Amino acid sequence: MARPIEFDRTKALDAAMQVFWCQGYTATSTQDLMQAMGIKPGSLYNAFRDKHTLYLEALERYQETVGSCVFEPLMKPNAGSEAIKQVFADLVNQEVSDPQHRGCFMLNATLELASHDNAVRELAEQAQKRGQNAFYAALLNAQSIGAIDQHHDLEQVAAYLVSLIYGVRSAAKARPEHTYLSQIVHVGLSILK
Amino acid sequence: MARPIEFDRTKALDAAMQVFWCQGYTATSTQDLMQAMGIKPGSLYNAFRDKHTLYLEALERYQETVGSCVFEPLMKPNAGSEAIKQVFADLVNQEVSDPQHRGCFMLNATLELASHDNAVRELAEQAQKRGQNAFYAALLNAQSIGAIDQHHDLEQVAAYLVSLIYGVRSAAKARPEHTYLSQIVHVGLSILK
DNA sequence: CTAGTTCTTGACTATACAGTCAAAAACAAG
DNA sequence: CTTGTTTTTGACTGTATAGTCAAGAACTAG
Repeated sequence: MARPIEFDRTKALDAAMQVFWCQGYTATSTQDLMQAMGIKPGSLYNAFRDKHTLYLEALERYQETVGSCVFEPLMKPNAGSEAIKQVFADLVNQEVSDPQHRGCFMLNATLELASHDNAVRELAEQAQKRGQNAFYAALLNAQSIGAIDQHHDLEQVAAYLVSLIYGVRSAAKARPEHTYLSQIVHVGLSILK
Repeated sequence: MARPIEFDRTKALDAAMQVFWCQGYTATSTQDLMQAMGIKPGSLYNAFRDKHTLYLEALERYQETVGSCVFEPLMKPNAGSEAIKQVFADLVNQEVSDPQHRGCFMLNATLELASHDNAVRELAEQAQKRGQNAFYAALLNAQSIGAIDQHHDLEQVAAYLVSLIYGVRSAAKARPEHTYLSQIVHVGLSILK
Protein backbone atom coordinates (compact mmCIF):
# COMPACT_ATOMS: atom_id res chain seq x y z
CA MET A 1 0.00 0.00 0.00
CA ALA A 2 2.69 2.44 0.98
CA ARG A 3 6.40 2.67 1.50
CA PRO A 4 7.36 0.88 4.71
CA ILE A 5 9.37 2.52 7.48
CA GLU A 6 13.02 1.60 7.05
CA PHE A 7 14.42 2.24 10.53
CA ASP A 8 13.62 0.30 13.69
CA ARG A 9 11.37 2.62 15.67
CA THR A 10 12.26 1.04 19.01
CA LYS A 11 15.99 1.18 18.35
CA ALA A 12 15.68 4.81 17.33
CA LEU A 13 13.69 5.55 20.48
CA ASP A 14 16.31 3.84 22.62
CA ALA A 15 19.02 5.91 20.96
CA ALA A 16 17.06 9.10 21.67
CA MET A 17 16.59 7.95 25.27
CA GLN A 18 20.34 7.59 25.70
CA VAL A 19 21.03 11.07 24.37
CA PHE A 20 18.34 12.73 26.49
CA TRP A 21 19.52 10.75 29.49
CA CYS A 22 23.11 11.93 29.08
CA GLN A 23 22.48 15.54 28.13
CA GLY A 24 19.06 16.50 29.41
CA TYR A 25 16.16 17.87 27.39
CA THR A 26 17.21 21.45 26.69
CA ALA A 27 20.86 20.69 26.09
CA THR A 28 19.98 18.09 23.45
CA SER A 29 19.56 19.44 19.93
CA THR A 30 17.48 17.81 17.23
CA GLN A 31 20.73 17.28 15.36
CA ASP A 32 22.15 15.30 18.28
CA LEU A 33 19.01 13.20 18.18
CA MET A 34 19.00 12.60 14.43
CA GLN A 35 22.64 11.59 14.47
CA ALA A 36 22.16 9.12 17.33
CA MET A 37 18.95 7.76 15.85
CA GLY A 38 20.41 7.50 12.37
CA ILE A 39 17.50 9.27 10.69
CA LYS A 40 16.84 12.56 8.91
CA PRO A 41 14.54 15.35 10.10
CA GLY A 42 11.58 14.29 7.97
CA SER A 43 11.60 10.79 9.43
CA LEU A 44 12.01 12.07 12.97
CA TYR A 45 9.10 14.49 12.80
CA ASN A 46 6.97 11.98 10.92
CA ALA A 47 7.53 9.22 13.46
CA PHE A 48 7.74 11.19 16.71
CA ARG A 49 5.82 14.42 16.10
CA ASP A 50 8.35 16.83 17.68
CA LYS A 51 11.22 17.04 20.15
CA HIS A 52 9.01 17.32 23.22
CA THR A 53 6.77 14.39 22.31
CA LEU A 54 9.85 12.29 21.55
CA TYR A 55 11.24 13.22 24.95
CA LEU A 56 8.13 12.08 26.77
CA GLU A 57 8.13 8.81 24.86
CA ALA A 58 11.83 8.31 25.63
CA LEU A 59 11.08 8.92 29.29
CA GLU A 60 8.31 6.33 29.31
CA ARG A 61 10.57 3.91 27.49
CA TYR A 62 13.24 4.49 30.14
CA GLN A 63 10.81 3.77 32.93
CA GLU A 64 9.66 0.53 31.31
CA THR A 65 13.12 -0.78 30.49
CA VAL A 66 15.79 0.69 32.76
CA GLY A 67 13.94 2.45 35.57
CA SER A 68 11.80 -0.39 36.77
CA CYS A 69 14.80 -2.75 36.96
CA VAL A 70 15.82 -1.18 40.25
CA PHE A 71 12.81 -2.78 41.89
CA GLU A 72 13.42 -6.21 40.44
CA PRO A 73 14.62 -7.76 43.72
CA LEU A 74 11.23 -6.81 45.18
CA MET A 75 9.36 -8.82 42.57
CA LYS A 76 10.29 -12.24 43.93
CA PRO A 77 7.35 -13.95 45.67
CA ASN A 78 8.50 -13.55 49.28
CA ALA A 79 10.69 -10.49 48.96
CA GLY A 80 11.24 -8.80 52.35
CA SER A 81 13.86 -6.69 54.09
CA GLU A 82 16.70 -8.53 52.40
CA ALA A 83 15.27 -7.68 49.00
CA ILE A 84 14.96 -4.04 50.04
CA LYS A 85 18.59 -3.99 51.10
CA GLN A 86 19.47 -5.58 47.79
CA VAL A 87 17.71 -2.78 45.92
CA PHE A 88 19.87 -0.18 47.60
CA ALA A 89 23.09 -2.17 47.30
CA ASP A 90 22.46 -2.50 43.56
CA LEU A 91 21.59 1.18 43.37
CA VAL A 92 24.87 2.25 44.93
CA ASN A 93 26.86 -0.07 42.68
CA GLN A 94 25.05 1.23 39.65
CA GLU A 95 25.69 4.87 40.52
CA VAL A 96 29.35 4.30 41.26
CA SER A 97 30.14 2.05 38.32
CA ASP A 98 28.77 4.32 35.61
CA PRO A 99 31.77 6.42 34.53
CA GLN A 100 29.46 9.08 33.11
CA HIS A 101 27.45 9.34 36.32
CA ARG A 102 24.23 9.79 34.41
CA GLY A 103 22.13 8.82 37.39
CA CYS A 104 18.43 8.21 36.86
CA PHE A 105 16.92 9.65 33.70
CA MET A 106 13.54 10.06 35.41
CA LEU A 107 15.03 11.98 38.33
CA ASN A 108 17.13 14.13 36.01
CA ALA A 109 14.01 14.89 33.99
CA THR A 110 12.03 15.67 37.12
CA LEU A 111 14.48 18.23 38.40
CA GLU A 112 15.03 19.78 35.00
CA LEU A 113 11.43 20.08 33.89
CA ALA A 114 8.75 19.00 36.36
CA SER A 115 8.19 22.49 37.73
CA HIS A 116 7.33 23.84 34.25
CA ASP A 117 6.17 20.76 32.36
CA ASN A 118 3.16 19.00 33.79
CA ALA A 119 3.46 15.99 31.47
CA VAL A 120 6.90 15.30 32.89
CA ARG A 121 5.63 15.93 36.43
CA GLU A 122 2.88 13.36 35.91
CA LEU A 123 5.31 10.73 34.64
CA ALA A 124 7.47 11.39 37.68
CA GLU A 125 4.48 11.04 40.01
CA GLN A 126 3.51 7.79 38.31
CA ALA A 127 7.03 6.43 38.68
CA GLN A 128 7.09 7.45 42.34
CA LYS A 129 3.84 5.62 43.03
CA ARG A 130 4.99 2.48 41.26
CA GLY A 131 8.14 2.46 43.35
CA GLN A 132 6.11 3.02 46.49
CA ASN A 133 3.86 0.07 45.65
CA ALA A 134 6.83 -2.19 44.99
CA PHE A 135 8.34 -1.34 48.36
CA TYR A 136 4.98 -1.65 50.09
CA ALA A 137 4.54 -5.26 48.99
CA ALA A 138 7.98 -6.18 50.31
CA LEU A 139 7.34 -4.31 53.55
CA LEU A 140 4.12 -6.26 54.07
CA ASN A 141 6.05 -9.52 53.71
CA ALA A 142 8.72 -8.27 56.07
CA GLN A 143 6.22 -7.23 58.70
CA SER A 144 4.30 -10.50 58.52
CA ILE A 145 7.41 -12.42 59.54
CA GLY A 146 8.27 -9.88 62.22
CA ALA A 147 11.21 -8.35 60.41
CA ILE A 148 9.93 -4.82 60.88
CA ASP A 149 8.28 -2.93 63.71
CA GLN A 150 4.49 -2.96 63.87
CA HIS A 151 4.30 0.70 64.79
CA HIS A 152 5.30 1.86 61.32
CA ASP A 153 2.75 2.85 58.69
CA LEU A 154 4.00 0.80 55.77
CA GLU A 155 2.69 3.17 53.11
CA GLN A 156 4.68 5.97 54.68
CA VAL A 157 7.75 3.82 54.97
CA ALA A 158 7.39 2.87 51.32
CA ALA A 159 7.19 6.53 50.32
CA TYR A 160 10.22 7.19 52.46
CA LEU A 161 12.20 4.44 50.74
CA VAL A 162 11.47 5.94 47.34
CA SER A 163 12.69 9.30 48.57
CA LEU A 164 15.78 7.57 49.96
CA ILE A 165 16.50 6.43 46.42
CA TYR A 166 16.20 10.05 45.26
CA GLY A 167 18.48 11.15 48.07
CA VAL A 168 21.16 8.60 47.26
CA ARG A 169 21.01 9.36 43.55
CA SER A 170 21.28 13.10 44.19
CA ALA A 171 24.16 12.60 46.60
CA ALA A 172 25.88 10.48 43.96
CA LYS A 173 25.91 13.38 41.51
CA ALA A 174 28.13 15.41 43.82
CA ARG A 175 30.10 12.56 45.38
CA PRO A 176 29.94 9.27 43.46
CA GLU A 177 31.91 7.33 46.06
CA HIS A 178 30.93 3.85 47.19
CA THR A 179 31.70 4.23 50.89
CA TYR A 180 29.93 7.56 51.17
CA LEU A 181 26.76 6.31 49.49
CA SER A 182 26.80 3.01 51.37
CA GLN A 183 26.93 4.84 54.67
CA ILE A 184 23.89 6.89 53.73
CA VAL A 185 22.03 3.72 52.79
CA HIS A 186 23.14 2.00 55.98
CA VAL A 187 21.73 4.77 58.15
CA GLY A 188 18.68 5.19 55.95
CA LEU A 189 17.75 1.53 56.21
CA SER A 190 18.39 1.33 59.95
CA ILE A 191 14.68 1.93 60.48
CA LEU A 192 14.20 -1.65 59.27
CA LYS A 193 15.16 -4.39 61.66
CA MET B 1 40.07 57.84 36.78
CA ALA B 2 37.45 56.08 34.73
CA ARG B 3 33.74 55.91 34.22
CA PRO B 4 32.11 54.24 37.23
CA ILE B 5 29.84 51.21 36.91
CA GLU B 6 26.24 52.39 36.90
CA PHE B 7 24.38 49.25 37.93
CA ASP B 8 24.47 47.52 41.30
CA ARG B 9 26.58 44.44 40.70
CA THR B 10 25.04 42.52 43.59
CA LYS B 11 21.48 43.33 42.56
CA ALA B 12 22.26 42.25 39.01
CA LEU B 13 23.78 39.02 40.30
CA ASP B 14 20.71 38.36 42.42
CA ALA B 15 18.50 38.91 39.40
CA ALA B 16 20.59 36.45 37.38
CA MET B 17 20.37 33.97 40.23
CA GLN B 18 16.59 34.13 40.17
CA VAL B 19 16.42 33.49 36.44
CA PHE B 20 18.87 30.59 36.55
CA TRP B 21 17.06 29.18 39.56
CA CYS B 22 13.69 29.25 37.79
CA GLN B 23 14.78 28.10 34.36
CA GLY B 24 18.04 26.20 34.72
CA TYR B 25 21.32 26.91 32.99
CA THR B 26 20.71 25.73 29.44
CA ALA B 27 17.15 26.98 29.20
CA THR B 28 18.20 30.49 30.20
CA SER B 29 19.31 32.73 27.35
CA THR B 30 21.63 35.68 27.68
CA GLN B 31 18.70 37.84 26.66
CA ASP B 32 16.66 36.51 29.59
CA LEU B 33 19.58 37.43 31.82
CA MET B 34 20.12 40.93 30.42
CA GLN B 35 16.45 41.74 30.72
CA ALA B 36 16.26 40.57 34.35
CA MET B 37 19.53 42.24 35.26
CA GLY B 38 18.63 45.47 33.47
CA ILE B 39 21.90 45.70 31.57
CA LYS B 40 23.12 45.43 27.98
CA PRO B 41 25.45 42.75 26.58
CA GLY B 42 28.60 44.85 26.86
CA SER B 43 28.04 45.43 30.57
CA LEU B 44 27.20 41.81 31.22
CA TYR B 45 30.29 40.43 29.55
CA ASN B 46 32.47 43.14 31.05
CA ALA B 47 31.27 42.49 34.58
CA PHE B 48 30.72 38.73 34.55
CA ARG B 49 32.99 37.38 31.79
CA ASP B 50 30.46 34.99 30.18
CA LYS B 51 27.27 33.02 30.80
CA HIS B 52 28.97 30.10 32.46
CA THR B 53 31.06 32.20 34.83
CA LEU B 54 27.99 34.22 35.74
CA TYR B 55 26.14 30.99 36.46
CA LEU B 56 28.82 29.77 38.84
CA GLU B 57 28.82 33.09 40.64
CA ALA B 58 25.03 33.04 40.88
CA LEU B 59 25.24 29.56 42.34
CA GLU B 60 27.73 30.66 44.98
CA ARG B 61 25.58 33.65 45.74
CA TYR B 62 22.57 31.36 46.19
CA GLN B 63 24.47 29.15 48.58
CA GLU B 64 25.56 32.12 50.70
CA THR B 65 22.18 33.81 50.83
CA VAL B 66 19.33 31.35 50.32
CA GLY B 67 20.86 27.88 50.54
CA SER B 68 22.52 28.18 53.90
CA CYS B 69 19.32 29.51 55.53
CA VAL B 70 17.94 25.98 55.70
CA PHE B 71 20.50 25.16 58.38
CA GLU B 72 19.82 28.25 60.45
CA PRO B 73 17.99 26.38 63.24
CA LEU B 74 21.19 24.36 63.72
CA MET B 75 23.26 27.47 64.37
CA LYS B 76 21.82 28.17 67.82
CA PRO B 77 24.30 27.33 70.61
CA ASN B 78 22.65 24.16 71.92
CA ALA B 79 20.79 23.04 68.84
CA GLY B 80 19.88 19.33 69.03
CA SER B 81 17.22 16.97 67.72
CA GLU B 82 14.52 19.62 67.98
CA ALA B 83 16.54 21.92 65.75
CA ILE B 84 17.01 19.11 63.25
CA LYS B 85 13.28 18.50 63.20
CA GLN B 86 12.80 22.23 62.71
CA VAL B 87 15.05 22.19 59.66
CA PHE B 88 12.89 19.59 57.98
CA ALA B 89 9.62 21.17 59.00
CA ASP B 90 10.79 24.45 57.47
CA LEU B 91 12.00 22.61 54.40
CA VAL B 92 8.62 21.01 53.77
CA ASN B 93 6.82 24.31 54.29
CA GLN B 94 9.19 26.04 51.91
CA GLU B 95 8.74 23.45 49.18
CA VAL B 96 4.97 23.44 49.48
CA SER B 97 4.47 27.18 49.76
CA ASP B 98 6.44 28.18 46.66
CA PRO B 99 3.84 28.26 43.88
CA GLN B 100 6.56 27.86 41.26
CA HIS B 101 8.07 24.82 42.99
CA ARG B 102 11.57 25.93 42.14
CA GLY B 103 13.08 23.73 44.81
CA CYS B 104 16.75 24.18 45.64
CA PHE B 105 18.87 25.95 43.04
CA MET B 106 21.94 23.99 44.09
CA LEU B 107 20.19 20.65 43.72
CA ASN B 108 18.68 21.67 40.39
CA ALA B 109 22.13 22.71 39.22
CA THR B 110 23.66 19.47 40.46
CA LEU B 111 21.27 17.26 38.56
CA GLU B 112 21.40 19.36 35.43
CA LEU B 113 25.14 19.83 35.17
CA ALA B 114 27.29 18.07 37.77
CA SER B 115 27.93 15.02 35.60
CA HIS B 116 29.46 17.18 32.82
CA ASP B 117 30.62 20.30 34.64
CA ASN B 118 33.20 19.76 37.33
CA ALA B 119 33.01 23.32 38.65
CA VAL B 120 29.33 22.77 39.43
CA ARG B 121 30.09 19.34 40.89
CA GLU B 122 32.64 20.89 43.23
CA LEU B 123 30.22 23.56 44.44
CA ALA B 124 27.69 20.82 45.09
CA GLU B 125 30.22 18.78 47.02
CA GLN B 126 31.15 21.84 49.06
CA ALA B 127 27.51 22.54 49.87
CA GLN B 128 26.97 18.93 50.86
CA LYS B 129 29.90 19.01 53.26
CA ARG B 130 28.77 22.25 54.83
CA GLY B 131 25.35 20.78 55.43
CA GLN B 132 26.88 17.64 56.85
CA ASN B 133 28.98 19.70 59.28
CA ALA B 134 25.97 21.71 60.38
CA PHE B 135 24.02 18.54 61.15
CA TYR B 136 27.03 16.95 62.81
CA ALA B 137 27.32 19.71 65.38
CA ALA B 138 23.66 19.39 66.28
CA LEU B 139 23.92 15.61 66.45
CA LEU B 140 26.82 15.91 68.87
CA ASN B 141 24.71 18.08 71.13
CA ALA B 142 21.79 15.67 70.83
CA GLN B 143 23.92 12.66 71.69
CA SER B 144 25.54 14.34 74.68
CA ILE B 145 22.16 14.77 76.33
CA GLY B 146 21.11 11.25 75.38
CA ALA B 147 18.63 12.24 72.70
CA ILE B 148 20.15 9.88 70.17
CA ASP B 149 21.49 6.33 70.27
CA GLN B 150 25.18 5.89 70.98
CA HIS B 151 25.58 3.16 68.37
CA HIS B 152 25.24 5.61 65.48
CA ASP B 153 28.27 7.10 63.74
CA LEU B 154 27.32 10.77 63.76
CA GLU B 155 29.24 11.66 60.63
CA GLN B 156 27.28 9.04 58.75
CA VAL B 157 24.01 10.20 60.23
CA ALA B 158 24.86 13.75 59.23
CA ALA B 159 25.55 12.64 55.65
CA TYR B 160 22.27 10.76 55.71
CA LEU B 161 20.36 13.83 56.86
CA VAL B 162 21.74 15.86 53.98
CA SER B 163 20.64 13.17 51.57
CA LEU B 164 17.24 13.17 53.26
CA ILE B 165 16.99 16.83 52.30
CA TYR B 166 17.77 15.89 48.70
CA GLY B 167 15.18 13.14 48.84
CA VAL B 168 12.45 15.39 50.17
CA ARG B 169 13.24 18.11 47.65
CA SER B 170 13.22 15.64 44.79
CA ALA B 171 9.97 14.12 45.98
CA ALA B 172 8.50 17.62 46.15
CA LYS B 173 9.12 18.17 42.45
CA ALA B 174 6.77 15.35 41.55
CA ARG B 175 4.34 15.69 44.46
CA PRO B 176 4.49 19.04 46.29
CA GLU B 177 1.97 18.01 48.95
CA HIS B 178 2.44 18.80 52.60
CA THR B 179 1.15 15.54 54.06
CA TYR B 180 3.12 13.39 51.66
CA LEU B 181 6.40 15.19 52.35
CA SER B 182 5.78 15.32 56.10
CA GLN B 183 5.30 11.59 56.20
CA ILE B 184 8.61 11.04 54.47
CA VAL B 185 10.29 13.34 56.98
CA HIS B 186 8.57 11.63 59.89
CA VAL B 187 9.86 8.21 58.87
CA GLY B 188 13.23 9.60 57.87
CA LEU B 189 13.79 11.20 61.25
CA SER B 190 12.54 8.20 63.22
CA ILE B 191 16.17 7.13 63.57
CA LEU B 192 16.50 9.99 66.06
CA LYS B 193 14.94 9.48 69.45
C1' DC C 1 40.36 72.27 30.25
C1' DT C 2 42.85 68.07 28.75
C1' DA C 3 44.23 63.36 28.62
C1' DG C 4 43.50 58.82 29.90
C1' DT C 5 40.61 55.20 31.38
C1' DT C 6 36.62 52.53 31.81
C1' DC C 7 31.62 51.91 31.13
C1' DT C 8 27.39 51.95 28.23
C1' DT C 9 24.95 51.33 24.16
C1' DG C 10 22.97 49.15 20.28
C1' DA C 11 24.08 47.39 16.10
C1' DC C 12 26.29 43.48 14.54
C1' DT C 13 28.31 38.53 13.58
C1' DA C 14 28.35 33.82 12.81
C1' DT C 15 26.41 29.92 14.26
C1' DA C 16 22.85 26.74 15.96
C1' DC C 17 18.18 25.97 16.59
C1' DA C 18 13.44 23.45 15.80
C1' DG C 19 10.85 22.41 12.30
C1' DT C 20 9.09 22.44 7.02
C1' DC C 21 8.77 21.01 2.34
C1' DA C 22 9.14 19.44 -2.43
C1' DA C 23 10.92 15.80 -4.95
C1' DA C 24 12.13 11.24 -5.40
C1' DA C 25 11.79 6.50 -3.93
C1' DA C 26 9.56 2.22 -2.19
C1' DC C 27 6.03 -0.42 -1.69
C1' DA C 28 0.85 -2.82 -2.38
C1' DA C 29 -3.50 -3.23 -4.71
C1' DG C 30 -5.80 -3.57 -8.99
C1' DC D 1 2.54 -1.53 -15.56
C1' DT D 2 -0.30 1.97 -13.26
C1' DT D 3 -2.13 4.34 -9.37
C1' DG D 4 -2.24 5.74 -4.69
C1' DT D 5 0.02 6.09 -0.41
C1' DT D 6 3.71 6.78 2.71
C1' DT D 7 8.75 7.28 3.70
C1' DT D 8 13.15 9.22 2.80
C1' DT D 9 16.17 12.80 1.71
C1' DG D 10 18.56 17.09 1.92
C1' DA D 11 17.98 21.63 1.07
C1' DC D 12 15.70 25.21 3.20
C1' DT D 13 13.27 28.83 6.56
C1' DG D 14 12.98 32.07 10.06
C1' DT D 15 14.37 32.73 14.50
C1' DA D 16 17.28 32.56 18.62
C1' DT D 17 21.75 31.96 20.27
C1' DA D 18 26.31 33.53 22.77
C1' DG D 19 29.28 36.83 22.31
C1' DT D 20 31.88 41.11 19.85
C1' DC D 21 32.84 45.74 18.72
C1' DA D 22 33.11 50.63 17.58
C1' DA D 23 31.47 54.90 19.05
C1' DG D 24 30.23 57.84 22.48
C1' DA D 25 29.62 58.99 27.43
C1' DA D 26 31.15 59.55 32.26
C1' DC D 27 34.41 60.03 35.19
C1' DT D 28 39.35 61.45 37.57
C1' DA D 29 43.94 62.98 37.79
C1' DG D 30 46.91 66.49 36.46
